[in-house]
Amino acid sequence: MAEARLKELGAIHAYMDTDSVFVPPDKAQELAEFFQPLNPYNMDIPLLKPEKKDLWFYGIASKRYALYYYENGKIKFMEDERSYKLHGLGHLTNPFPNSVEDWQAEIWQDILKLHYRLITERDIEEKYSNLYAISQLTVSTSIVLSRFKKLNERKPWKEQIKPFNFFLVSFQVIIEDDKAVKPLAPFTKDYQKIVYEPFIDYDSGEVKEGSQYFKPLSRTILHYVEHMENKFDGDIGVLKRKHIQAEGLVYIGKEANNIEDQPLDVIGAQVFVNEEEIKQKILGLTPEEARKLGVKHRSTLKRMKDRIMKDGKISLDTKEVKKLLNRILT
DNA sequence: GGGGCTATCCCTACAACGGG
DNA sequence: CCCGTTGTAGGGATAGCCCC
Repeated sequence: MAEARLKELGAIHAYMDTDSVFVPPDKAQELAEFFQPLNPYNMDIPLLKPEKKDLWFYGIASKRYALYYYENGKIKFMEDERSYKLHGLGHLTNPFPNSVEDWQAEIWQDILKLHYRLITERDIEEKYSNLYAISQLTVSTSIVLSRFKKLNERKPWKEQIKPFNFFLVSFQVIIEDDKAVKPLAPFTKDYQKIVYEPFIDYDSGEVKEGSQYFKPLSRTILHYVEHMENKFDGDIGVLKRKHIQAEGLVYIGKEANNIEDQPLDVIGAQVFVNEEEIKQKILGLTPEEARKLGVKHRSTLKRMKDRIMKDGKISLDTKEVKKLLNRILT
């Protein structure tokens, strides 16, 4: 609504969140008034109110932006509130231990300096190439724990990596034997130190060593700056909304698949299937209906029903059951 | 620890039969 | 004729075992 209203007023917004929108200062009051009739209280409490003033906005992509002051070639951030987001880099550990307190501000400073050509990509290279992108994770599942089997071997219990311990990972840069080498290391407060010590390869479990296996922070930062927005069309300037065309439906119920693996495996879209409802639907099918859905033989349906009745479970992985799944639920 | 073999289980296809 | 039931055969997946 705010977006549409701004359009009517002949303006555009820079970005928005669930409860805020960044608009040209001279349109702020007018927009706030537009929403005021929606006030549910019996007192006149403003729903929206102008907050930050006369700031610059620099946006790379969704959730990657900074609000800042720019005066006389100097970049400054607000003092009381953090107005920059390192979304997508927030998982990184502080690359400057004991020296730079607010390292995220430091990186944003450099990103903006690069924009104003106060520094060059080469300067970024120099400043960050001997620092590495390192994340801190937790041994949250048995699968993660098993990665450390080799490292734990023959070590006293005290020195082993145990469930719910932290550990450190870097990002793959080198491919060996068709597999990307992903360094894993035990936790230490001096994060950058792991670069110069032996580590375990995430996939092979082999112990390796060498800084060439670690992703330099300079690369991460330059890559970060070039990250394209993918929810909007366009490259630079005011981007256009994309249109969505639904090509299909996926049934979402209340029961999740592979709950135990989810902390590790959240790359694909998560599909939830309500097993109980599927069972009920299959039990309610007549052979005639099942045949239309692709199950040729009555006996096949009968067997499915028998298994549901007898064992109370159903295997969602079989060919015939899948046929039914695809069609019953959409 | 990996590869190959085998027993076993699960699933589906097909046939036959009986009841409504 | 439709539907449910039962028996049999065979394919595919998997676990367990052996060997190297």
